[in-house]
This record gives sequence, C-alpha cells and structure tokens, in this order.
Amino acid sequence: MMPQSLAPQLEALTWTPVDKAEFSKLPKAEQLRRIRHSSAHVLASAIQTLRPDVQLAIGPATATGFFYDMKFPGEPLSETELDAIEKTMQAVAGRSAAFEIAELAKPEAIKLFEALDQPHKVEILNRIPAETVTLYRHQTPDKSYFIDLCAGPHVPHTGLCRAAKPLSLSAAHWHGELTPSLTRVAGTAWANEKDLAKYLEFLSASKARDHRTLGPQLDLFTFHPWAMAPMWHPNGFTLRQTLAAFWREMTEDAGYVEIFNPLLYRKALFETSGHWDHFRHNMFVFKNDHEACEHIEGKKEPEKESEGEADILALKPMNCPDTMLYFKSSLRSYRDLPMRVAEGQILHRNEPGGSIHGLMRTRSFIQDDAHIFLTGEQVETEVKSLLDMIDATYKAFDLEYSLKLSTRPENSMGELAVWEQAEAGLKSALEAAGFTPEDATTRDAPASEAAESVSRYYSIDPGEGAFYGPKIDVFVLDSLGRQWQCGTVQLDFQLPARFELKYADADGSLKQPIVVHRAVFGSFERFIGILIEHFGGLFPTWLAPVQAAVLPIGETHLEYAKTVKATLKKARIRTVLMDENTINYRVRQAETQKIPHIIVVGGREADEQSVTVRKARGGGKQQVFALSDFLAHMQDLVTNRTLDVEIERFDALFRAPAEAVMQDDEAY
RNA sequence: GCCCAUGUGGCGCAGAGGUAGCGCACCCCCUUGGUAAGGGGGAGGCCACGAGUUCGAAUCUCGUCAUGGGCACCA
Repeated sequence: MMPQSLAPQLEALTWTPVDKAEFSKLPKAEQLRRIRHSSAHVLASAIQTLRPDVQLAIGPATATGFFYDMKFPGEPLSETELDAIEKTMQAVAGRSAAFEIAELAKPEAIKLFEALDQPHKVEILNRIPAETVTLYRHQTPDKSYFIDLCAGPHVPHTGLCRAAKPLSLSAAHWHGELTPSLTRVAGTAWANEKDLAKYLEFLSASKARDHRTLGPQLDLFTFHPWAMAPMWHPNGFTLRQTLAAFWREMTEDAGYVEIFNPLLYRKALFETSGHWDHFRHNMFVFKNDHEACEHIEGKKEPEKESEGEADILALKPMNCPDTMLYFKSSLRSYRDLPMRVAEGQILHRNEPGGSIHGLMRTRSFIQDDAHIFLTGEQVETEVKSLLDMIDATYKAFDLEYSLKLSTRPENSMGELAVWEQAEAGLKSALEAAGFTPEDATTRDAPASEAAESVSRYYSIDPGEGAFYGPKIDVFVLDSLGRQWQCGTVQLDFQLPARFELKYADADGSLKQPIVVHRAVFGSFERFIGILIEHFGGLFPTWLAPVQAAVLPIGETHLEYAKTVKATLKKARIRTVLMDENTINYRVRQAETQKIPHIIVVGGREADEQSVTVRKARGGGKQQVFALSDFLAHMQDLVTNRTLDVEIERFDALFRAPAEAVMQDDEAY
C-alpha cells in the first residue's frame, strides 16, 4: 500500500506521539469527539488494508460516530464487506498503536499525496491556505503505517477506538459535484463497549417506534406502490382530523380566515409567482388533453408545437400563488392589515425518488399553511407572535424543537438591500421572542448549564433561505435522531411585487404589502410522523383515534357494556366495544392497539353503574370510577388536550442531530 | 436523481436450480366471570414485475418498479 520509495522521506519526518496525559485531562465530550474522529482513521486504515486502491477524501466525527468518504476506482465497495472491515478495525484497535503527528511543508505534502495516489487529499491541500500541514499516522497489524493528512486532534492510541463499528454505506458527493463519486462508510463509536452496546440497542428499539412500523400496525395508514403518497385509514384520518381541528381553533383564535382553492391551475399562475422558473421540474405538469388516452394507446400522434400555452396545467405545489389571487380579488385597505389567510389544501410535489421517506417526505401532503399580508412596521410584532404560537403549540405536545434562521441563497430573487432588511426584521423578532443567536460559547457550554435554556437559542444557516426571502424554520428530531423541518416562518417581498399586490393606505396612496408564509406543524404528514414516534404510538387521549375500549367480562355483562359505550359515544368519546374471545385476549388486543383507556365491566360494575379502567402502558394499574365521573374525566382530558402520557425520554446523547461535528476543513 | 442493499400469503420471517414453509392476523365451530395470547378445523402465495440462461428458474444474469440506509434536492 505504501510505495517503498517513500519510506525514507516519511521516516525523515519527526513523528511525535499524541500526549496521553493531556488527553486524559480533556472533558469527556471532547475525548469522545476525538475517539470518533480517530475511529474514522481506524476505519480508513482497515479499508486500505482490504482494498489497497482506495482513495480517501474526508473522515469527520459525527454526533454518534464517524464517517469516511472514499473512492474505489475499481470494484465498488459492497455492504457484504462491512463484516470484514469491522474485524480488521478490531485488529487495528487491538494493537493499541500510537497516533503520531508530523509537520510537513505544504508543497512536500502535495508531492507525497500525489505519490500515494490520493487525489482528493491533494485537492484539499491546494485549498488549505497554511504553509505547513500536519500528518497523522498509526501502525496497522501488517506493521505498515496508515498515513493521513489531518488537522487532528486524535486520541493517543488506536486501542481507544475499540468500541467502534461500521454500520452503513452510501454515496456521497465530493464538493458540490453533481454526480456522486464517493462512497461514504459511516459508523458509530463510543468511549467503551458498554456504551456501544447501549447505542446498538437504542437503534433496534427505535425501529419499534419508527412511524413506518407503527403506522400500519396501529392501522393509521399504509403505502401502496401505485399510490404516490400514504393512504390514510380510518384511524389515521381521525388523527389527522383531530389535529386539523386543533389547527383551526388556533388560527381562528389568532384572527385568521380560511379559504378553499382548487388544486389545478394554468401555468401562468406559476410563471407569475416565479415557481415555474425555479421548480417546474418538481411539479406535476401536464397538458389539458382530452385525447391523452389515445396518445398513450398509440392511436393518435401527439401534436407537435400546436399546443396553446393556456393548456399547460400544473397541480399546485404550494398555497402561496393562489392566496395572492385571493388578496387581489378585491381592493384592500390598510385597515385590513395584517390580513391572515389560512389554506390547508392538498399539495403535490414531484420529489426525487430517493428523498421520499415514510410520512416525513411525501409527494402529496397538506400544510397547516397560512399567509399574512402586512406592512413593514407590522413584521416584527407579527413574527414574534408567530414564534409564540409555535412555542405554545410544540409545548402542547411536549416536543423539543430548535430554530434556524436561513439567510439569502445563491439563486435569490430581488434586491440585496431588501434581503438585508428582511433578515434584520426576523432577527429582531427572534430576539423579541426571547431567542438569541447560538454561538460557539453557548454550543459548547456544559449540558447541565445549557439544558434549561437550550430552546432559547437559534442557529443561523447561511444561504439556506428560500429564493424569495429569508426564513425561520422549526426542526424536530425523529426517533433515530434525524432532523426534520416542521414549522416555518418566511418573509416574502417578491410575491407581492410579482402579483402587483396593493392596498390603500390611510392617505389614500396605494402601497405594496409584505407577505409572511407560515406553518406551525409544517405538513400534517410529517408532523404526525414525528408525533407517532414521539408518543411511541400511545397518543394522549385527545389525539388517540380510539379513546376507549369497553370489555365485558362475560356474555351476561354485554348489555351493561353497551350502555357504557353508548354513554361515551354520545359525548363523542371515540369508543369501541370488544366482546369476542376471552377477557385476557381482549385486554391484550386493546393493549397492543394502544387504546389509552381499557374499560372492563362485569357484575360489580353493572350493579354500581361504575367502570374499572386500565390505563394503557400503566403496567396493568386499574382504577374504578362511577360511570358519570369517568365520562366527565374523559371530557376533561379531551377539551383541555391534556398530555396524559408518559413520554419516554431517550438519552440526550442519542438524540443529538446526526450532523458532522467537525467542519470539512478541520477534518481533513 | 445517485451509491449500496433488500423484495417469499395482509404483517413479521425461514428456505432454496427440480415447481414452497412457520408465527400472527383472517374464516368456521366450540369457548367467553376479573385484566397481555382458551381449543379445534379451514382458506390464502404463478416467491415484486419483465426479459434472458437452463431440460427445468421463486432460486442464476440483465432490466424495471418499490422499499431501506445515506448523499444530493427540499418553494
């Protein structure tokens, strides 16, 4: 693997072992970060042993482990090789070989990595401004050295990387190239085998709360290869409707009106909005053609260039453009502003195949969408109250979230000055709502200090804004620690201009309003996916598709069971009667269906007009209520939207976002 | 869209170049008395789809579609 001719040159360098004493004094989190980054080196060395032709790119630490991007010029790497890689990694770790550093002038380093046939390393070197660079090496079981261009820092020896395991393999893009050229081998690494075992156990436990597992199991929805989106079953639809009612209540209380527009539009609408230029390839576009079937059947030749422009139709991918049409439908006054218009219609986006993911990303979905038309002076107050609404909503589900401010992207529309003004507006609204920008000091603060106020920070994502304006996004983690954007608040100066929106101001002059796009849940689909995992399928009573099950002990109690069910049903408590098979069997059925209240009635209950209630996930705990008291209790849970569930908290370690902790350039 | 992997009755899985098995669910009968599976019987699959190799393919090869893990994208 190492050309013999290079050996003298490398030996001539001064190799210094990583300081053990210094490492042992580091905080645990920093040690772990080094373990993970060093594990990437151990991985790379193992792969280089097995596949000497591998060309390495970057190998940073992540929130739960590490990855290394690499290229295989010959045969691609297969998942079946991961076992062999793991064994070799263990052999490398088993040697407890020292990590050693050497400094080298950049031109020398370039020559070295050219000789080693490592073109990506050469490319990285050419981007580094520094005069000298550092190399790290460790010995592999075959007594040769694995040498990597790397800023470090590392652990003292490979033995500290024994609780590491390669997990997956995927494609990765090298610095913005369109075609992926690299293979990413990702793995997990921990301070010790016990933590590793705990994490692996967490991964398999997460599978059980994955919404894609729980959804069909609880009869909420299923997927079908012919359907372009999830198919909602009665239980799932009930859940959606319950959530939608919550949304309507919220928006009505906050002074919104709701409109209802068609799904299908002539393309002129999207040309006006600008979406046609930016997103038409992700829209479902077709020709209004009564003879389409004949064309498909080959009975008719498609017409060439004769089609009228008006015949090109598209399914709407967002609610903004048609909401603009609503605003324009009559002359508006400054007295109407802020004008808050909600619309929860089905949206269709032709998302790339590989991005579709359960409920989290679908080709058809509904947003709890609304647009607010307002003046510049109203922006800060309105955005602040939106942030308050978001906070209240997420608290209602006991969901942890993080906020991200996304600024002007490369493909932005409009003037720079307007963008800057908009970004400043969002920042001051964030601050008015009590959020401060996250910087290095807050992020690295010990967890105990940061815990109380962690959601009071927001991060900044430069260049990630929409093409028409900056935005604040709300992110929530799924059961596997992946981040998903849910709520959003977006400023837009472009649509009002493109649609020539006007309102009459107090002095009678016509002025242009600003538009705020906002969603609190984001999409119902995604939010429900998050909720399923958050509650592990056992929803709080108010949300549960089936809120109570009535189980008569024996046949003689069926009449009373029916009375109980009728009483609850009459009060719109979603209740089912389960009267087939043994009582044990039915209790088990109700438990596995995660029905929050399992009501068992026998002779005693019938005599006393009472119910014995077993609370799901309560370990079989029972409570006896008078029927009327239980009804009042249920009504109370529903009207107050009480969070009557225990939410399982996973170790914060495992819930951390699966993002690279190190930046590319630190990690070379 | 990209790379790798996977696709076997509704679901979860086993098997494997000579034409398929288990558990749950489903249907029928009996059973139903106090909190997580009562008993017996039955039905259900051209092994994702299309082509190729072969005397013979569910099994091997190629393609398509779908799913999974990431990447890229995300109005």
